[in-house]
Amino acid sequence: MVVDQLDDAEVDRLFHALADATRRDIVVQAAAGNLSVSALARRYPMSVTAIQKHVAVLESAGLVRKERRGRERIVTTEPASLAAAHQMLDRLEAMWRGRLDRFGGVLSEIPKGDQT
Amino acid sequence: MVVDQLDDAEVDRLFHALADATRRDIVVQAAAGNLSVSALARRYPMSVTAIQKHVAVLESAGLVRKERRGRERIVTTEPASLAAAHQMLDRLEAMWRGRLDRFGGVLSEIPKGDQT
DNA sequence: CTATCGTACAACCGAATGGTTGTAGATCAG
DNA sequence: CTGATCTACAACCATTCGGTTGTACGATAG
Repeated sequence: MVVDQLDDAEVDRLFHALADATRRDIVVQAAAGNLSVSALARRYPMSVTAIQKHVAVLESAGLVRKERRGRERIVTTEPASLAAAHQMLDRLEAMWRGRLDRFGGVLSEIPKGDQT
Repeated sequence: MVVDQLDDAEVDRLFHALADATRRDIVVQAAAGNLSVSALARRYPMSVTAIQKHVAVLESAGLVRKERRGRERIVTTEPASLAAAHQMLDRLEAMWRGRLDRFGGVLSEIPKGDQT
């Protein structure tokens, strides 16, 4: 596993980047990787600069990649990054599950398909 | 599935809550559900009030539950909430994967175990 | 009853967020 | 060359964040 040693700051950036509806949507829109920054901007009710900033946040979180094509910058979603997010959740889950195990007893409360 | 219709604001709150190392740690510490707010606060280099606020954020994201026990408030991690986070990531992933499908061609770039 | 502990809440503060406008440099079209 | 387009970046602004201190109140201990 290459994506393994995620430090706190990295995880912070990752979840922070995902904590915004516009950014989550950009991740989806940029999946096919053929949209420029301004092309993206046209899809949202805000300025190009605002989108530039969102893309920058996504980029520094590793969720997206920007490559130049002529005068435009094509934004492409980074496939591995969502996997990394999953991995983080798994890790979190494993940790509190470990806590539970060590304390025992309360295990009956997480029948694996629980809901509230 | 009970946890299904997560609206944007809810997802925002969820990921935002997870985008802080202290809060993520609280989620783990509170797994066994026998720690009060002040007991939690003793584990971090910050004031009780700061922890209260973190717990409030986690609570409004549904990641944690607070129940009164005498004069203390016991903080307990909500098992279903992490599952909800997973579900959100799955949904995101499904969406951009759908985009890819519709565009076709680039599929070879995500061999399912990819890493930058 | 009194003192202490755990919590709640308001007020404040500096830093970061999420948006804007304005300016300027590259690249492309005619 | 000229003009339009795309991007970058600085500056600004209001709001939110993450922390603090201070005050108040209910619950517990002596």
